[in-house]
Amino acid sequence: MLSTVTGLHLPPLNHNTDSHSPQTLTATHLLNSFASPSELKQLHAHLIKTNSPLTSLPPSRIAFVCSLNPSFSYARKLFQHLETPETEAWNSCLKAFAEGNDPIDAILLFNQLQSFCVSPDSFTLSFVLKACTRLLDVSKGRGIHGYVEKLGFQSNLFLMNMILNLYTLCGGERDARLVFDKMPQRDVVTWNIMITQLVKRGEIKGAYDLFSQMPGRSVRSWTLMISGFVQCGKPKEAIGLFLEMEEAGVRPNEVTVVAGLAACADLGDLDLGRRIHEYSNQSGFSRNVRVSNTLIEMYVKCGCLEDACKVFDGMKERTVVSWSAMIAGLAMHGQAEEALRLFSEMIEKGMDPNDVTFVGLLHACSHIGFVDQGREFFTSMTNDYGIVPKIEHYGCMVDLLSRAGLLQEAHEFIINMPIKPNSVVWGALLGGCKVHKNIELAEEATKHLSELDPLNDGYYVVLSNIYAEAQRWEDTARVRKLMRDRGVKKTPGWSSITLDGVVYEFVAGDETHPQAQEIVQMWEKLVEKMKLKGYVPNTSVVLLDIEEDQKEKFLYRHSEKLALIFGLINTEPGTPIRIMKNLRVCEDCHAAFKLISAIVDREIVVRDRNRFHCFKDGSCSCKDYW
DNA sequence: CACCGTTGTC
Repeated sequence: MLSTVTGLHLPPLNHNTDSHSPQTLTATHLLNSFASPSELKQLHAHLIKTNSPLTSLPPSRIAFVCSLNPSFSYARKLFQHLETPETEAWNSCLKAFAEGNDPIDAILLFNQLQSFCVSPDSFTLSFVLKACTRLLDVSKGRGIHGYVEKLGFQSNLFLMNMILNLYTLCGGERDARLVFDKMPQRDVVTWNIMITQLVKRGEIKGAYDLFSQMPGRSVRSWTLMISGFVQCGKPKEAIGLFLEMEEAGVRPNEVTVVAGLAACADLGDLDLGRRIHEYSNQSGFSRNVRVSNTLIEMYVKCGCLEDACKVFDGMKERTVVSWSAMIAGLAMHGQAEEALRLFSEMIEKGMDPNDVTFVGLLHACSHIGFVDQGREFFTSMTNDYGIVPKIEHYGCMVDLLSRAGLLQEAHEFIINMPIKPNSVVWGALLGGCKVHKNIELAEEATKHLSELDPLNDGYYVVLSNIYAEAQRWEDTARVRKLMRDRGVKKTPGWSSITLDGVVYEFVAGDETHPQAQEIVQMWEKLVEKMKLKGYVPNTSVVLLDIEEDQKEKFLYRHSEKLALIFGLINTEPGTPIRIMKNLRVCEDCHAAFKLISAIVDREIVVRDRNRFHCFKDGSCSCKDYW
């Protein structure tokens, strides 16, 4: 191939040859084939004779042919016949290369220009810098940087911003800082580049400091900061900023909307999510695939599976992300069959699944106990789709096996993993040990967890609860002491419910609430009816070594129960209730909610830290497998 | 003729 000789690759020719005059056709044919020096001479003559049809040809094509010619100066002669100045003609070639599939060509062409003393202007340099950035070639970039300064362009904001951006992407932090500090002027783009860098490094505080002190903010600045907060797990701050941006009269664009919706999804803020949806419809953003994908995610995580389906069904164009999001959403809501059906439909439509699609599918299987089906997906994903399982897939498999009670198999699966198991993997085994009461394997899992994730309180809590359930109080105490010694604190459980846009949070045993009295009275009335329907308080979940009647009192003050009763008191009969909990829902509350849903004839949707439980007519969407 | 921002899992 020619390209191997010259290092230049042929960019696609977007020219409709059919619609051209015979003369131009000749030229195009010539350009399409290998052009020897003599052919180029013919072309040259042709161009002169017909008076510049060259302008109608893509300059990158010309540059390509010219670069094949050992006498490069010939290209210059060609360009001298164009009406546009020579540098400008080269710039359009460089631009085409820099934005094409092989940005390296822009650099190679630029090198040739230099040796032939074609004088570069600021645009020339911008295209070369663009190529360096796309190639992440910081050493070439440094050379261009020097050149930019030599030519006296150091106060050209476009160029300096591009150099700064290149350094933030692949240079040292120091290089970027040096350029930033030395810049004679800065504009909003300069600041945005610096903020982007800090966000990527996870230095959200530093990013926000810059955001606060920058002179003028564009929509992009706001968007950057909002998505920065989302990325580092601070959806409250993201939403706060989103509202502040609206106050400031800045109109969100598609990207802002995506970031805002992601925050709503994480926080379960359905009200704002719906408002952003409405705004997206009005602004025509809903046609954007990414916006729709994030809308699906938002509705799924806010417990509105039907709304998510509506968005999905209404999409004109879907990507693998759309399908994966919907499959994962169905999985999260315990609709495994529907998730598998959607997968088949996806395959029928010729859409290729990716690794994330399979995480969703395995998730669906583990949440309903489709062990064999899950195993099949796990092998099929590699055999049929060539996807190498990642740690997430192993995590799902261990979860699938452990939940189903196949603890030995799960353990062997971990031991035989080709990659190092992480804390999620061992944590899944530990979770299964809790459900199926296997102390020995729980201890084995804990051994690994205290090395892999020693500061995560969840694992200590599960182990100590396993001991407590087995009445091994000394071991329980030992684990609690270990936690104290290591300075690990148990995350307090809370549940929240949103009414008229106000979030009400409850913690277990909360009696300071203004409606505490009413809540207790309502609960007592309910519990009587529940007991008639066979409710027996499951005091075994109260893992304290105390008297039975005391245990009942603790049980009745669980945060999710308080939130539910508060919701029942303060909403119209028949309206669905949505509750969020930061930890997993407790077993007794689960049993209670099923009965309550029938007694008060309400749909109760609970978002747990893992999944959704939708209680209706006395049963739960999880079919009690969780 | 140019620079900066976005989605899906555990």
